[in-house]
Amino acid sequence: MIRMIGEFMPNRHPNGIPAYQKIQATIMERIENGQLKPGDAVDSERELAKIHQVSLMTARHALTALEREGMVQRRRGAGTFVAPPKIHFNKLTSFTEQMASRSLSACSKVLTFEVVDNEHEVAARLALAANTRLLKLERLRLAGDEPFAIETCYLPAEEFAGLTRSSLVRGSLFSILESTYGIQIAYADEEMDATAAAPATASLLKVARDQPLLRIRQVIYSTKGKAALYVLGLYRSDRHTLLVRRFR
Amino acid sequence: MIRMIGEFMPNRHPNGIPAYQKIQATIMERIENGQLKPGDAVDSERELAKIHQVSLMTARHALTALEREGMVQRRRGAGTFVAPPKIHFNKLTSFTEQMASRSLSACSKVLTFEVVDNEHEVAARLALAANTRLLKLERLRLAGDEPFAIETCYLPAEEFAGLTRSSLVRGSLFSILESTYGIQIAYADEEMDATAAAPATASLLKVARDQPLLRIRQVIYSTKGKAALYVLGLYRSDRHTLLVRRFR
DNA sequence: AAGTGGTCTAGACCACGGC
DNA sequence: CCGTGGTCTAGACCACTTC
Repeated sequence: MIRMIGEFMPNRHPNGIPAYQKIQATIMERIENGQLKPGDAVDSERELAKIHQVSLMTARHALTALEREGMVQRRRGAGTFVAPPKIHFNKLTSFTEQMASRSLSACSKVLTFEVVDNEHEVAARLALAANTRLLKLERLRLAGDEPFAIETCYLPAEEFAGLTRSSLVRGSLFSILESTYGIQIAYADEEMDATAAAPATASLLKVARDQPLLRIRQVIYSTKGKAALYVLGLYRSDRHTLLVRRFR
Repeated sequence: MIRMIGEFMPNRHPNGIPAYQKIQATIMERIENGQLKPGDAVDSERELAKIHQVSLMTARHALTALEREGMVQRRRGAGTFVAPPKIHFNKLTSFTEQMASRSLSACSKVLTFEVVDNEHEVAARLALAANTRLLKLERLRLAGDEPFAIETCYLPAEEFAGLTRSSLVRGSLFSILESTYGIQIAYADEEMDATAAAPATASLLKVARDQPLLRIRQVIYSTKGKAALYVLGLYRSDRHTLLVRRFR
């Protein structure tokens, strides 16, 4: 074929945003500002190709990528339609974020803030040497003055030197990790079961002794694939249910 | 362009398996039988195109699809490599399958097998009219003679007429749904919390009264997006923890 | 420099859905 | 029937990694 690129093609964007991403963006925008509602038909491949002056394959790429992201559904012979709003199942959110999404005021009381070196099991879960010094951070979580959960976090003490007790009362631990320490959280492996409230726990959570609590043990990983922290959570079962979607 | 298709192209398979899926299959095969191990390089796009006599875009389609399925990882400039074996987190498995994977003998005792029409909440969860007749199936789950869980399933009675009590003692409900009723299960939305064992429950599970149990309520959906059944499970917390991976 | 994946073209035919 | 998405071609250039 004759070389013809770069001489008169107005639609090339080397070093720029790929065309298919621009197309995605225009569709996303119309979904987000309400011009397109769930169930509405999106421009077809052929329409998009004409509008954006790209080939069919490029328009197609935009739509298949949007489908993979769950924004639209494609039906052969029918068209491409805006998908129902994503329910954020299996989304790892911090306590602060969860409360915010329910428009409740989140607040925390720091119960423990100390360095320990004898939590061998936790160290093992974080893939660290058994006697690694760990910052142990125990917090009572409150939603609108009502105790809700006790969360105990363990972080490698050395890595997070400079973390102060006071910064944790209001700020989300996740946001501190991300902003101050440049750690992007990727996912958490969690283990869930039920346990009875020990006397001290019961009193903090203001529930009866031996009341069933949801216990969640999390190993939280950074985007670099490194175990960043371990969290043991005890949740009042009358105030908290965990939603999960599992696939076959 | 001149019409040229169907006259001399040897590689067209109308009504057949698409070429990109055949390419996927050949790669999958080599991964599954051990010829390719995690980290090994897969044939490049250009190699695949030559080998299978397809265009680059088609070979590319095969690889991107495999990447989306998590079978391979692609690195620009470097190549395409076999991904580490998938850990099946968040996988919806039946009790029977779970036991098999731990090489324990699963067995069930049917406690209840009846049609009810006053479970309005359950009907609502299945998106059915409040007084829809539902088959209520309550089973004690045993792992090697040890009680493990109580699971109560609700299915639309009309749709599953012909389901017999005896077929459930050994057979997996999932496999019966898939083989006899042609229902492919897709995913389940689950709600988890902790609850105390009621006297009857405690006695069935052979635990102390008020012992904490993990309670899981599932709405299980078919591949057609229809709510197929509702399951209430009570699990002995000392014998069962649920593993979940959540993403940020 | 050679090879790889990422983007893109300007078309084609097929299978399916709804009118 | 017509429009839609699904598959596919035979190339192209770009950005990146590895040597």
